[in-house]
Amino acid sequence: MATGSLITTYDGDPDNLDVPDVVVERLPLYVRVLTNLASDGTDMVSSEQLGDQLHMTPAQIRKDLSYFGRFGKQGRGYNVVALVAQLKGILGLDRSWNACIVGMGRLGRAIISYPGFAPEGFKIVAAFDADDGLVGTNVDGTRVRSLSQINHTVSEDGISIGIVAVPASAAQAVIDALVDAGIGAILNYAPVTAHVPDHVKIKNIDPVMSLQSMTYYLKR
Amino acid sequence: MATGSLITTYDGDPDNLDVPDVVVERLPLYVRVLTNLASDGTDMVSSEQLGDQLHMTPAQIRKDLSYFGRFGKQGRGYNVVALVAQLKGILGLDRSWNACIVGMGRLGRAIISYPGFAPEGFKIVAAFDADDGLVGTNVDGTRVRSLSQINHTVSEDGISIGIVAVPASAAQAVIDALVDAGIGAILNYAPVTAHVPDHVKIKNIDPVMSLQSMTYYLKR
DNA sequence: GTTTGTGAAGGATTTCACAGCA
DNA sequence: TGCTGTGAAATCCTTCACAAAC
Repeated sequence: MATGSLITTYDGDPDNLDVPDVVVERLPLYVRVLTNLASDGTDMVSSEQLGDQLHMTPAQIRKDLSYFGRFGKQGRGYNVVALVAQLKGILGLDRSWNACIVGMGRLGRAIISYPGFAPEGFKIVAAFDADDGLVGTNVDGTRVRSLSQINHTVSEDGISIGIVAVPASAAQAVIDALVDAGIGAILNYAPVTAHVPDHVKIKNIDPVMSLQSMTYYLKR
Repeated sequence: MATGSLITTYDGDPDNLDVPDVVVERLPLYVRVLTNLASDGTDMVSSEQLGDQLHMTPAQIRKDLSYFGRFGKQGRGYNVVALVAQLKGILGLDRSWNACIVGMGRLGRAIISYPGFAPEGFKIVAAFDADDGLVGTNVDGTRVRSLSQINHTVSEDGISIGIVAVPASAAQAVIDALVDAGIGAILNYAPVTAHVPDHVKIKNIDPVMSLQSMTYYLKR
């Protein structure tokens, strides 16, 4: 925790540590299962028990956690409540994040109405669309703004995450606008491989591609 | 192609080949970009051009393709139309697939109404919900059935893919029912790590987890 | 000249296996 | 005894580099 100490626990700055991306991507999984265990009243958990639930080897779980500190007790395992708090801190989930969404078509409306983001600390505080007929209308309590307002709104409202739900043909331009506005992370629902600078994180959600790789194994 | 020949091209049976999963997961990406190139009228493409568009090294693309055959011509690259046809065949995308969806809440309705599946050959031919108030109603032209009908409907309608859009608490039971019914692939939108037998493929879509790993890099 | 296909090298990730501690 | 944390080993994946083909 304390900056300047010998490295034993994580100091909060990703740049100081070189943690593989694959490890970071598994942390939310640990947060989820630990949160469930905590609400069940489970006090301590071993890496083996976690592995059973997550279909992972205990060794991988221990190794992953060891990138950030020593959270367990030999012979006993991990304290569920303490570990979930640590992991949330590491991931930056001990605060809330403002997001905006671009594209208020069918998909965008479904996303903005999805009740699963807010309880996890992600607030969609602004919505944009290119269609002047939509601008000014309200969707689920959020006023739809013109794309030209992205720059102003992102800095004004402290928005660090952009959600892209526009057609493929518009996606790169929208993503460029979000990057220009200073966004740091993008959740992209458009079926494109977008170009972003190194300092911007992007994740793609494409159910069609997920299905398309599973059919490989379905064939007979 | 021809069974019994020396191995030069892919014979259609995944079991005969040991292709890393990561490679299979990239094939739909190639299909997508090649399809775009084809509709632009592009005739030939090199691994370097593909790499530029996909942010991958040309070597990785060539290596990936080499698991399945020799599709390129030295000095010229790949024929766009021919390669996309080959890859679609390998992935089983040269036919259409029947899917069902379980859970007709907000999310399930959005998914069943999503117009992106059908053009890619995925037809949602049945919908299920546990709520008796919903059973018998129509959602986007599909009649909602009771969960007890899963077994019968899956075999009757030749359904090989199940889409799960139920609350976390119901997900494992629904997935068990789909597996029992003989489904081979599951697209799971519920925030759980589900247990499935080895012969069933499952992919999870969880936008919250995607956001939760990106915040790691956002902090300052 | 250009670009593929591919063994070999290099790098990244996972698993092993055990010392050390409760 | 039970379980963590971690170097070392093993495995998996990517990149290199070049002969062969056009």
